[in-house]
Amino acid sequence: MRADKARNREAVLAAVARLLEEADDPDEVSMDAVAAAAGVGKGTIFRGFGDRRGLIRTLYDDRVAQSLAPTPPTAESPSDAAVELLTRVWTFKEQHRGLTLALEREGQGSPYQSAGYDRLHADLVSLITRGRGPENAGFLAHALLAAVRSDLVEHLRRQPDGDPLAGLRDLVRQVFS
Amino acid sequence: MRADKARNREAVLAAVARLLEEADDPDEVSMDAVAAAAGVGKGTIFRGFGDRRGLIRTLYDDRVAQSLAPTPPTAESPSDAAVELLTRVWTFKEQHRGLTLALEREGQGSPYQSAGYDRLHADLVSLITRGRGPENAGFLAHALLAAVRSDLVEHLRRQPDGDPLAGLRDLVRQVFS
DNA sequence: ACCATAGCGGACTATCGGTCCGCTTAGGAA
DNA sequence: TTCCTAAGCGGACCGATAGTCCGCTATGGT
Repeated sequence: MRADKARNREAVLAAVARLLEEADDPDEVSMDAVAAAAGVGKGTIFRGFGDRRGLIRTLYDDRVAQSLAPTPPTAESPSDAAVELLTRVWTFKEQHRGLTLALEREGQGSPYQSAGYDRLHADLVSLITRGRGPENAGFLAHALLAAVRSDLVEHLRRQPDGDPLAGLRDLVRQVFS
Repeated sequence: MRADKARNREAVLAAVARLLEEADDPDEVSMDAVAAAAGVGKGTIFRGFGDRRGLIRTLYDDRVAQSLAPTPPTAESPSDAAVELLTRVWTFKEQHRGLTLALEREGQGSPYQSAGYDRLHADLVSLITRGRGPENAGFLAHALLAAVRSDLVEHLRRQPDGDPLAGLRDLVRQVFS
């Protein structure tokens, strides 16, 4: 890869990350604004990332690799493992609110076709099956993941209502009981 | 109100309802398409409903008044009342998938500032408080409502995974237990 | 029958995501 | 160091969309 290409790639990712976190709403961040902030032409972005979804997914994968990759499997009960998994997702979305809001709004507005979702869902189904049996495991996994959707995280950040992580633990333990 | 205004209002509401249910994705339904289908000019729509959100909210309120208004309160336990409430919401969103998908995608993508949401949340908080106490009631109510979000309803309609209403009953009973 | 005006509607604007192609420059070869 | 080729750049451009505006129409009270 040519040096200027790599340099521009990093500049674009840094620019979009900053703009997403600064904006109230991800839709306010236009591709033109990203190009201007990165100091590159708009064509460079679309050539390097395909389209808006590709740019956001690339940044997301990047941040996931940084924050979520080191998973020391502290062996526990399925219930505790689910609590830990969902807590990790929640805090990740708190730390990357703009990015995760944008990600869940792409894919024609539904987060259910992102590659990461299927993986999380499958893991949760496995934990639920081991913890309480297979009845309704698919739906319950969806429901638990719905409780950590980024716009709910954002909503509770703006108008707090108790301790969400405590509520999340409570929810998971009830489901597994 | 002049007769032509009332006539156009009904034509627009009928057109947008039809187009939303026919479309795979609510974003495919443009305001131009609604105007053409209703046989009116685009200005007529924006004068009568303000903007896209206003049009969708008006249609939603209309349908809610038709389908959800007659609430015969079959007095039961808080848990059963919550099951009934959420089941009613689920089936409403199944019956009006295009409309509810569109509604939850307006409001800058978050359903949490719709007037109807606060009402449902308050009702659920009350039921949860009576059924299991006030701890985490706010969060748990949000989580239960997240389990009936329209894009999850739609996702499970497209790729079924067990009986969602059975799963929903299961979830609510666990939360209340 | 008349006419003031509520209401109409489509041309217009602003802005967006995405495309395209002539120009620039990186970086291996000689 | 020089040269040359193609990888890469970037901004003018396009099509679509939500929303605006204003000259015209037709409603319904007088």
